[in-house]
Amino acid sequence: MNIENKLQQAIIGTIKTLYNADVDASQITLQTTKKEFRGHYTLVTFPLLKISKKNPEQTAQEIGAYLAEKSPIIADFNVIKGFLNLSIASAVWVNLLEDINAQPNFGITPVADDAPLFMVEYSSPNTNKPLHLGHVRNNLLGHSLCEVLAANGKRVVKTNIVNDRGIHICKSMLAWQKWGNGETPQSSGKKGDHLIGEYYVLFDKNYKAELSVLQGEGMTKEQAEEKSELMQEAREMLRKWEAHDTETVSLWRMMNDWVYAGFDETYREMGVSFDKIYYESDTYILGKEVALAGLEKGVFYQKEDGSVWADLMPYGLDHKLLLRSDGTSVYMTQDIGTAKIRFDDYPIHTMIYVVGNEQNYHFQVLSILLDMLGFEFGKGLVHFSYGMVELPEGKMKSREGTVVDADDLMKEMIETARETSKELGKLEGYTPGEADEVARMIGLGALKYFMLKVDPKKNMTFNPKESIDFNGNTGPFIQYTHARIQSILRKAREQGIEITSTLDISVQLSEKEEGLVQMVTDFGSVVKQAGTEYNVSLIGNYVYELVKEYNQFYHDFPILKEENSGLRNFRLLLSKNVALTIKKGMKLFGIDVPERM
RNA sequence: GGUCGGGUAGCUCAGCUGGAUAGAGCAACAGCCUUCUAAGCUGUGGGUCCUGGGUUCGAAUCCCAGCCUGAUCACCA
Repeated sequence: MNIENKLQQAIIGTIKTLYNADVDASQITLQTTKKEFRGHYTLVTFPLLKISKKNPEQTAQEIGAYLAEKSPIIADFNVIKGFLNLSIASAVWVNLLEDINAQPNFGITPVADDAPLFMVEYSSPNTNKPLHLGHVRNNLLGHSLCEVLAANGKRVVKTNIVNDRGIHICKSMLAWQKWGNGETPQSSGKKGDHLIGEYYVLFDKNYKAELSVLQGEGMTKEQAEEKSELMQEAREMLRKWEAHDTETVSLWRMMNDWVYAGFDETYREMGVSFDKIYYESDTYILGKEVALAGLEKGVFYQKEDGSVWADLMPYGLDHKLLLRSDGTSVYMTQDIGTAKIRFDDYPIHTMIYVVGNEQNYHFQVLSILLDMLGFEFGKGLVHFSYGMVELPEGKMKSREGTVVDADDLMKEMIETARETSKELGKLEGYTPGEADEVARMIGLGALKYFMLKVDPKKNMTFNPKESIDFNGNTGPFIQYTHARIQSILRKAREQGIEITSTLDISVQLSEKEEGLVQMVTDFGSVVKQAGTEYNVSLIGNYVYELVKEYNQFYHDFPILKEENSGLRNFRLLLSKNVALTIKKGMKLFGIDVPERM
């Protein structure tokens, strides 16, 4: 049982004794004590006045006095207005720490073989252009989510569905065929995904030119789009691809391989990975069967032209097309098919889609349709929806060339980190290889923290000119603090100070930070050695920042909430973070921490 | 128009399962490098928590109405 629960129980017992009334935990309003007051937890007495039939101060005074005398948990108390501030006895912290310390992984739930399996889909790029800023947010959120789930004892399958077919890739293929002169990543030295992206843009450019010529001849925009030879050729190519035309398929395969090689590089640099990759070229046909089965069962209906629809009016939504009049499937149908395949492939407990909020409606509908079709997992789908990344001047527009490329961005971040580090003289004594590594950790750490610290559901603004700060509430600040703690440890070792895992509570600490610092078991002796307020505030700040992040992450996602009702226990959380950070180098959020910087 | 988000300091954002004087960072200003790393620390100034009602002992937080803003509502993916 965590400290907060114990405290709640103690308070419930106290109320029973003092006022002979039964209350349940939900009536006990406990919060962590604000930093300007003394104490660890604060009981708000206002809700209890009806029971005590006394004024707030008296009630607080009575409960506090009783607890301090009778409960071994409480060392001290003070009352300010209706707020009862309680100080937890040091022995309680120590016990907690010893429990945690006794566990090999510091309280991170180990993943059991039969733990619930969560499949998380994220990234999901198109193969006609390189990854951009929006993907960066997606990848970092998706990857962090997986790490958080794993740290909470869930089995996780990270998955990625690659949108590798359709008219968009045909456009790139066609442009390459027409104007590429056989250019390859090898021949040009370009990254495969960037190369393909260039041809996609080239197609668009020529297509636009063609349209304006046609419109100049008096056609309307729609007529021109219909008449466009380029577009017709692209459509023809798609038809050939769907008919398994050998030449088209092999061209498609070759160009997609270039793209995948490029993506792999980007993913590696970003530090994200996948356990299972699905390709739309394999799955795009799957949903059709399921849709037809639904039609047969009478769940869906067919219009005269042969198209198949779902009536979602009973759910307060509209009618949704599932099969076109020519019998081909649409995006929604494909997603139904993909969902089915995944549940056939894995014993999935919860399926999570990390997809932007522009698809909120899509996933709402998907969930309902699956449910209508009788798949019990339909209702349990989670759309981990996140907001767009905007630039100071508004949305990214490929037409205006304002799209921020993921590779360029990471490169710039690392460069900036290197320059800043150099200016500050941080890179002295490093080999060039080590300096590269540190610059990489800091640059990417800044980027990752910047992306992750914003509430996922909100749109966020990214200012590429100002780039990302290295000061203040940033990744580098945490990395820097970590590096300094490592430095203390290093120096302690050099001086032959034994760092034991036993706790020493005689360390002189400020009231507020007592609980915090005691968590850092490994530092016990070292902190004592240094013994200054400065030191304490250093570590306190460090862990505090981490806790804020951790808390925030848990906040908005119901799947996590349910699993972590005890997460409001500030100190327990803290131990997890410290353990993760110190022992595992902050893998939780994918931010690497250098030993020195 | 329907549905779903968002609106908190000059800027970027926390806080929202109701609690104490609404917090950080950036920017501005004033201090602090012979002890452990100044990518830091300390302090000052800066608020109509979009507006108006309501519930409550208590509302940035919950409810209602309105305003602003974004997304979405395709035989696109």
